[in-house]
Amino acid sequence: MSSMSEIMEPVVARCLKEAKELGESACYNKPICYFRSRKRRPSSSQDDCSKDSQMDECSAALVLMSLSCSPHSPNLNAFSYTSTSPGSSSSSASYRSTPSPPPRAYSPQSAPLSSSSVSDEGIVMDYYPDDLPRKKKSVTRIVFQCTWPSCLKITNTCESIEAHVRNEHLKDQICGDAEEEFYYTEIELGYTSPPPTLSHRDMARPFHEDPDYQRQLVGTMRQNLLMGPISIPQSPHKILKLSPRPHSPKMPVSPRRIRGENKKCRKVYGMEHREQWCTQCKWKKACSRFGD
DNA sequence: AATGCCGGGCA
DNA sequence: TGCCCGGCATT
Ligand SMILES: [Zn+2]
Repeated sequence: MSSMSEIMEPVVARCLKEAKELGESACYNKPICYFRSRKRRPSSSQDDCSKDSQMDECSAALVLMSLSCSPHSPNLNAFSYTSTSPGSSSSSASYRSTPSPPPRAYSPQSAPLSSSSVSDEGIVMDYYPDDLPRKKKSVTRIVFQCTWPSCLKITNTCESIEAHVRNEHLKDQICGDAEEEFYYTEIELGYTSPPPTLSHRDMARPFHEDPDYQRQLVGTMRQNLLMGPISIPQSPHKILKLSPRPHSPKMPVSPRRIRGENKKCRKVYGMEHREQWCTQCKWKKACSRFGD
């Protein structure tokens, strides 16, 4: 009987801690009791998605416009505007006056619509009121594609693509400015789930194999199921990124691991479902489940 | 403010 | 070795 308290104590302690971290007093017993989620879970996976698609609408409109103008434009990614970070960090934007010109990928002419006119704090352009919160049948899916010369990476969230650009391309670049925004572009697919037609260039990847796609799936699943062993519909082989690793043999000692480009357990499952985190995450170590 | 995780402590 | 957390870097 006394052992009981011994067991409970740490649990309670953790709950209190969690409550602190959560900034509110939820979960006062075991984490599993989780009906009071109510307003928790502000953002994750699906939310991200909606968030993204929210600010995508303007760009989507642009894409549509440009598309309708030239019915047979091979590459949709003719523009790339800078989207401020989603959510609240509004004023930040302060994008550097002149980002070092994109790695001469595409001709600077077809490049972004002169940033001077719009982008600034722009993005305030009104879009067509055609997708009112009522019918979501033709929900256009937006993906983010890397515009680095020979990289065709596509992800579902802008955070992902930014991380990708940052880690893969801007890795050993001196500029500490957040220029990731200039190396990717949003493209809009006209369908809901399957990745329909893009010129095959764009579809360099089966999409289902896109780690981010999967990740999103996982996130969504947990949102829906909210429980159970997440069975990731993973493709047979693991997706390794064989990076050329143009790094001279000079790794100091602990460059503090570049932030992976995907959400880890904590964010995916949320504080409320800590039990589902991988052990490493529970221990505040490097995630082993969504490792990069 | 939230996340991710290293370094270090404790049993 | 498993577990936990302070604190810092990064987002
Ligand atoms: Zn993890």
